[in-house]
Amino acid sequence: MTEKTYQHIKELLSEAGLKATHPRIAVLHELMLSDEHPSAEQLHDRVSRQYPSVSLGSVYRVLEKLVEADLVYQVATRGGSKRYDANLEQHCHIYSINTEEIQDYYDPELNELIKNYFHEKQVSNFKITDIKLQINGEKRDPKSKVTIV
Amino acid sequence: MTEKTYQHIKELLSEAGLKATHPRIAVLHELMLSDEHPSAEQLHDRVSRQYPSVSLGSVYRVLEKLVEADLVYQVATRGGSKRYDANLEQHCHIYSINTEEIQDYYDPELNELIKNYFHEKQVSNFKITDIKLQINGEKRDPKSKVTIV
DNA sequence: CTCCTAAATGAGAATTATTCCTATTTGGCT
DNA sequence: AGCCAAATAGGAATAATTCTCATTTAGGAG
Repeated sequence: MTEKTYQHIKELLSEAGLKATHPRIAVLHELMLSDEHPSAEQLHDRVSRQYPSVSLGSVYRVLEKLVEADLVYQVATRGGSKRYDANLEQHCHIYSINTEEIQDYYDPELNELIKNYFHEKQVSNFKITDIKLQINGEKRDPKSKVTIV
Repeated sequence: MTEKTYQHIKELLSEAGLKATHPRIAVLHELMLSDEHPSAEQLHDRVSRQYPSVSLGSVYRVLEKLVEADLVYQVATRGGSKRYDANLEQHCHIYSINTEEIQDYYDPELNELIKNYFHEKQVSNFKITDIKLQINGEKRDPKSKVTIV
């Protein structure tokens, strides 16, 4: 991790009122590097390479805090383990049931469409944090990416 | 359960190529009665009242089979336990993070909008089974329903 | 209607995912 | 440099789900 990245992550944590500890910096960094929405265990594996002393329990606790602080998004899945996403831009998920992969799908036009649609709506007794479109299905060739054009 | 309902559920199972066993009939029936997207354990509690011999393990197995046969939908959640839905009509979910409640939201206009949008799109290497919009947030008064108009 | 067999079940052990506990350590402030 | 509330490591405990295997059952064949 470059000095610049390191400082940036420290700032993100401080701004959120969280102590910039090694486990937190390392977990957030790994999550920012990844686009595959890893689980706590996967993150622990990766973090352990650089910081072998970080425990799995801490990774769980760190993730909980990061989600609470809105620095990290917790992805909705159909079971298995919890999955996380450090990309907070509005985007969709392509959820491949057979491979458990969750691929991002960016579509500004679609975002606009949904945003406008709900702009007209009155939602009572509920504070919307986000609206997420999930495209569910099965990946045909597990080795290749899914593309939408 | 009326005789008619019973026969109907038996037919659904047969048509899907599944033996119409008591655990299966009971679980599917309970799920059809419910609109709160229960977990396996909740379903087991309910089924147990009528059929005390049905084991929790069987409820898990039955649900797996029903999902496989597309008689039941498995809802995406942010952890906790797996949740199920016997309503296969296209609809959205309002997911209340604080109460773990998942409320249905029917909106034919929105369904059309999304359907049309993706009709134009080319999706490669993927077989879409469904596209689900999830409205995430926090319920203000946990005792009342959320409404969207 | 009874028999047969593959499939499904019940009961409980085993596994996986996550949270909790407590003594120790550490980041951020003075 | 020293303090202290907050965070951590390590491991125990709990929750959710799957697995194992002996027994039962649904539904087709005779």
